[in-house]
Amino acid sequence: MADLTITLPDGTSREVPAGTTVGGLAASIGRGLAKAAVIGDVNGVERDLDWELADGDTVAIITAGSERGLYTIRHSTTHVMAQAVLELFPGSTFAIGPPVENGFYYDFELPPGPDGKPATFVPEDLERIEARMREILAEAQPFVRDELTDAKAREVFAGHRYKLEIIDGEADDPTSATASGLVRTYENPPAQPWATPAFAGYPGFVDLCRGPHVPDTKSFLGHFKLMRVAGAYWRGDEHKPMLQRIYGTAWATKAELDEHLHQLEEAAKRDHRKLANELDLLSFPEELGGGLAVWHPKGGIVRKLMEDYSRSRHQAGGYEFVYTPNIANGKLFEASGHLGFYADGMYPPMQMDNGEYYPKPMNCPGHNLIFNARQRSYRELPLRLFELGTVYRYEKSGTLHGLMRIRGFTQDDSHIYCTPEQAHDEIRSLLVFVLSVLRAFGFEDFEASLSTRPAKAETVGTDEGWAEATENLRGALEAEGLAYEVDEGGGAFYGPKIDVKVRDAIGRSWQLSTIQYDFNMAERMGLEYVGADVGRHTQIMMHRALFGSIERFFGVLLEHYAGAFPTWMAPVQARILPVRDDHEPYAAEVAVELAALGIRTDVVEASEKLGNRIRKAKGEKIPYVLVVGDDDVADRTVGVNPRGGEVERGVGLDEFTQRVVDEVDDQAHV
RNA sequence: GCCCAAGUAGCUCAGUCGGCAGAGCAUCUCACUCGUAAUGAGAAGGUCAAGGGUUCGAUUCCCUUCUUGGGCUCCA
Repeated sequence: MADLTITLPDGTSREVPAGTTVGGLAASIGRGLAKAAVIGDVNGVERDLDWELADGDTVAIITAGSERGLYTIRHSTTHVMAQAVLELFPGSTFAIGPPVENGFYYDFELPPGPDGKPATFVPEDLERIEARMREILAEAQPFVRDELTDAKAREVFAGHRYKLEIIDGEADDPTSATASGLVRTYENPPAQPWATPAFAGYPGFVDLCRGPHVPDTKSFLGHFKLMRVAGAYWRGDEHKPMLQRIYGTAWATKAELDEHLHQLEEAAKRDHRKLANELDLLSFPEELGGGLAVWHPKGGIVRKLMEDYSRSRHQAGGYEFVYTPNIANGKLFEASGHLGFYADGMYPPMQMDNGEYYPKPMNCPGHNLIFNARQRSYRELPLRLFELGTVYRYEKSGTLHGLMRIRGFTQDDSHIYCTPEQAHDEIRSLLVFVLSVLRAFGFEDFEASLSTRPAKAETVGTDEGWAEATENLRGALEAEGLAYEVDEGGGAFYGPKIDVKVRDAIGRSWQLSTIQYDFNMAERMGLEYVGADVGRHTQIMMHRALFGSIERFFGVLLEHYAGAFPTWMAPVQARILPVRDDHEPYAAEVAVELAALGIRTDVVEASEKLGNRIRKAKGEKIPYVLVVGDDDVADRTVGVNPRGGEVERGVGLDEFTQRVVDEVDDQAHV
């Protein structure tokens, strides 16, 4: 038989005998590669290792260590999970089960329980399922690929309504193939036929699936853990049935699995809700109602510092400070359009003499009233109105999440009104401003998204307006050299936008700042200015928030710093500990001196052992612990125990205060 | 809003197969006066989330509500 000529990723060719598979090719290249090979990329399509190559194919071997290899491992693991569930829960069925970041899931529907509704998993079921999965792995069941006609597939999956929908092409499953009258399946033949067969003509598990998969359940699988059970709507549609989703995590090696589980623990340790409680920053009292927080003194001082910094930057940046009330007549929100679009997300109205009053869900209508308070001239533009504006939104109860999703919050909100000619420069300087402020809070790693026009019929504004706005936003991103992705059609109906995301200390990404065009509001609320030509013109209006919400930004900072705020933001910057109680007068003197320089200080008297007082101060993540004893009283010094540093004895008091003052100046004015 | 789970002292958590509620830390008092990550003793602290039901008796079992957590949907 003629040899095949195969092209490898490095451009070289290789001659292999006819009938060579992807796996065989890997073996011919090297034993190490053969061992690590999970699947192959053949002419741009992922294939199983037993896929037979054809002359002229271009082939890349995909190994367990690669992203695509890992996704294959996760994808195969979720098949094993589905097999375990369908076997352990006779009468259950399943929907889709793709690999996802860090793992996989599969959606199931269990047979009806006593109440006639589909039963649900209990957490203990996960242990049973996982145990059965390990047995399946030990059986080394092959993944057997097959192509069935639609008609045959309908017979096999007759008892599985969601699979039938997929066969009918009514649903899109990225992991299923429904091309041209044939569907691909993968079977895992079990060691023992199932007591209750779930698929006509099969002793065990088979699934609709495009593949590819690992060769068998013993290869590459095993470094997984089932994480949780959750509800999820079929096809993500809240009007469709709710299925039971099981999430798992899976990795190529045990070390990677352990590392992932360790990272989850680390993230849990810096959970802002936990830290806010431990550090006495704020709380969510039940009496207050869901999604509402009260700020304690220590959280309050941090928030005030954030606000002060924001205000000073905005003042320097040419913003004008305005204030608008927290409730407004519903007519205003009818004019702005919010009642029409977002009434469900607004708190219900209060009946008053002359109408219904709503807590404001947005600051823009109020700012527009200020713009409209008198006739505006082009000479006033750009006009930048800024407010730390508290808004109330009736978030659905299930969506509340600490400070990250809350019902009452304060936006660092600004609305910028400018002429079309000014927009280009305005956006560029705005983006520079945004990044500069975020850097001051310790973020270095940014990425952005540019959201463009949704389906035209659903939007307002002109083609030219959208095109020019989008180009202005894109130009600013490129001028700043900021990495961005384009979210095609992801804009709001009223305009395109830039969102800025930051990466935190443990690599998580948070969407914070936003810059949005608004083609809607100017028209709805009749905003216009008088130009140099004495004509009336519609100006560009932009919304922009930097922190987004102060509450959420605070939560992100808290997790970013794991509660150890930099010195300039720390609620207590220096704690003074007298060694004995006869050192307390000197400790008080030091405290007065520090306070005079604006250093936030407290003293803990010597009623406990020094070691314990230090331990507590460290637990509170205070930047500087100052110990003062006999030597210090005599020499007017302090013993400095800095957070994360070495203890220094006999530091001159003036030297220490200067150090802290300099540090704060540096950090707060990046 | 939907699915699942949870709610016991200020915090972290035991516990009661239905019979007077427990620890550690924190708080307060007393003693100790101590140089860099836990000194000792004592006291006080609870409508066991709230309401209803079953029961001789409910923190425990059942129902409803509230709050929280994990997801789904949503996020101007």
